[in-house]
Amino acid sequence: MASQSSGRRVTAADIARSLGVSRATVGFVLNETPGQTISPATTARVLAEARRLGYRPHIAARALASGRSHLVLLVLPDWPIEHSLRENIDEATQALDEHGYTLITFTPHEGARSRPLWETLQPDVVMGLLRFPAPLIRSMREAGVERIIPDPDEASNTRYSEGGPRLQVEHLHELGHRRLGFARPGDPRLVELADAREAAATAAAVNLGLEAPRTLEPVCVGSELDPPVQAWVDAGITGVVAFNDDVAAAIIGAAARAGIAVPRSLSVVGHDDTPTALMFEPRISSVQIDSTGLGHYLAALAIHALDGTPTPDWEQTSAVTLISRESTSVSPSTQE
Amino acid sequence: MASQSSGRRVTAADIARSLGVSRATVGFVLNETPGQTISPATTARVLAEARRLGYRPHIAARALASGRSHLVLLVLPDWPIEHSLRENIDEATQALDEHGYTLITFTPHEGARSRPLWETLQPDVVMGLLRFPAPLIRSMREAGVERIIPDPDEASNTRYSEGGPRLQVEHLHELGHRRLGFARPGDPRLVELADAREAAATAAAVNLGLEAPRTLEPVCVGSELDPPVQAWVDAGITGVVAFNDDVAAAIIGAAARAGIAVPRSLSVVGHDDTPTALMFEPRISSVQIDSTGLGHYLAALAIHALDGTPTPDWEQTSAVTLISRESTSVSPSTQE
DNA sequence: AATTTCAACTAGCGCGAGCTAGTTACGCTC
DNA sequence: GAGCGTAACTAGCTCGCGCTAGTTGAAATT
Repeated sequence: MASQSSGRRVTAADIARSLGVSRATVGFVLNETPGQTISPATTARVLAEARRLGYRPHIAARALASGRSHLVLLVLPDWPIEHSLRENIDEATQALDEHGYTLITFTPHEGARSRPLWETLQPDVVMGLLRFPAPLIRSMREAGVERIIPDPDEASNTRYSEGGPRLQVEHLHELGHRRLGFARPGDPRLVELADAREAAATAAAVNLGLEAPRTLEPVCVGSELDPPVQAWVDAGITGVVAFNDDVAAAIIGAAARAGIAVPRSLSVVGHDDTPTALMFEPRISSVQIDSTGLGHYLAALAIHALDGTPTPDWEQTSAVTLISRESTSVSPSTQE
Repeated sequence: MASQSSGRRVTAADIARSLGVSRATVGFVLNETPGQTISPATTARVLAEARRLGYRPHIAARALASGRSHLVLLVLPDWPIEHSLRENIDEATQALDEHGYTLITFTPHEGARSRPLWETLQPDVVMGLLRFPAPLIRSMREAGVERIIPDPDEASNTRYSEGGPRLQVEHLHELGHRRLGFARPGDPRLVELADAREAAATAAAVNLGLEAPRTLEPVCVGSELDPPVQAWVDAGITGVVAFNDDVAAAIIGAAARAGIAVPRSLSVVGHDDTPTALMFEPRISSVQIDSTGLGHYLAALAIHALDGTPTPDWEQTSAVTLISRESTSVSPSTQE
């Protein structure tokens, strides 16, 4: 337990010296190196001495010698998913920690001119939630990153964004809504994800025999989107699939100003189940993502890439749920 | 530009060999080692060859040789400040990058049982926004972290949380409000920060000759806080200093349900100027934090600790601003 | 001309851990 | 009691880089 408060750091050599054994022996014990037979007695002595001296392996030295940094870099898009994402990053962190890897998150912002973290950190794996654009992949490869998830050379299997929109559409459909709108966020950073979600929503609608949802031009938070919402209602749209809870809130606000009652005249479903959804008047129906599952899935993906463990299946490990609140109700046309 | 796509990595020795100079020379050029005189011609050749071969220094080796990891670990509390914080982390990241350091953020969650990142990462500095509790400091020290910010051995100078609440109180005071309430968040993770903000608000109120704001018992998002708000109004409170925009939104929602007009009968000021503030009906007056300034401040603190540069002054480098919107207006008592 | 100075380089150690290629010494067989 | 196998260990190289302690040769000084 004790550790020299201000002296040099304790190395494996210190343990060896203090015990009168060789450095190699210490290394074998501490790493449980396979193929090496160390007597239980020696093993115990080494471990005890390591603890006594407060030994901590020097990660830089380990990385240099072993050639692996034991770092996993999770590249986060700057989505405001925050709330659910945070939790599953935790899960993933822990799962990876148990395998001796450290998960570090990183959000490459457009504005920032600093070097991407994979260049400085030289992680063993770089993971992302969506496929990486080609220039980024090139940058990673040049920086010596050999494992990239999702694998740029394989057909995409990232379907994180499909389940939610489908649930949103199905929810509105069950309530009798037949003409839907899709409300996009104004934030340019979200374009990619919005595209994915809109495509999923459209697919789900068409699948149910509905016409494809009309798209509301990007919503600028705080801007005047009252007229467009009015136009939607005039066009017979009764249900709105919102990109996320914030967009849903914006639509509801606009509706309120335009004198459109929510949910009586217009139902709105959010996505991500953020705290906003609960705090709004009316409370927003939303899609909750199983963060724990996603976290484990992420970790499993990384470990797979590192150890060759079989790739886990996303559908099995995670799920999305629709939480019905007061912002959605039976379609007015059904009410007659 | 070219880099061997699958071979071994390019080392400084490769450059030296390819150029017929010594490894030391290459090192001196690449590090611009002070006290070494390398001819411009050689310097140029080395740099050109480094670029041509696609040389990237091996950070683990560098860390091992130099004894410094060149990592700065920013420990984030799990506040939902997100919005403003994210931006200034960016600023800090960049500022540190320019000094050759990499900023990594980390949120030690209560539930997570994985090792704290300073043990695995062995950063040169660990920074936090508030003072660290003693056990954490011990853990850092044991892990070999020598620089901790804020310095545990010095009197606290972390006043990140003072300016905002003061502005909130002053704003309400200027509008004629004389009896204020302070609305706290329900989230237990925020207790510490809420304490700090409430203390600052109280101090500001007393300083203006007001009585100390009454505290609203922790607000559970989505819970029924209508009665307490009603009680406040009955007690003559006309202005509410909310811990943050979310709490402000909750208060406004409760007021709406209780039939209390905002801002006519009750003014509410938020904090942090999150997107929520803009999206709410009415739009919430809030305190905006100069994130760029805070970011630079954080970076400056770290660089100070590393290089001995003079400690920057927080007041000078950053600022808070009150943004007045529709959730606050002149006190009803003044209107008579 | 002898000495000093200094720009411009180089040889090579050390950082701490991983790990290969040994070296003992002991037990067991024939 | 020689031969063999193997448990239990060790010497020492390696990883890539930082950097000290030189070496060299030419210009400047006395």
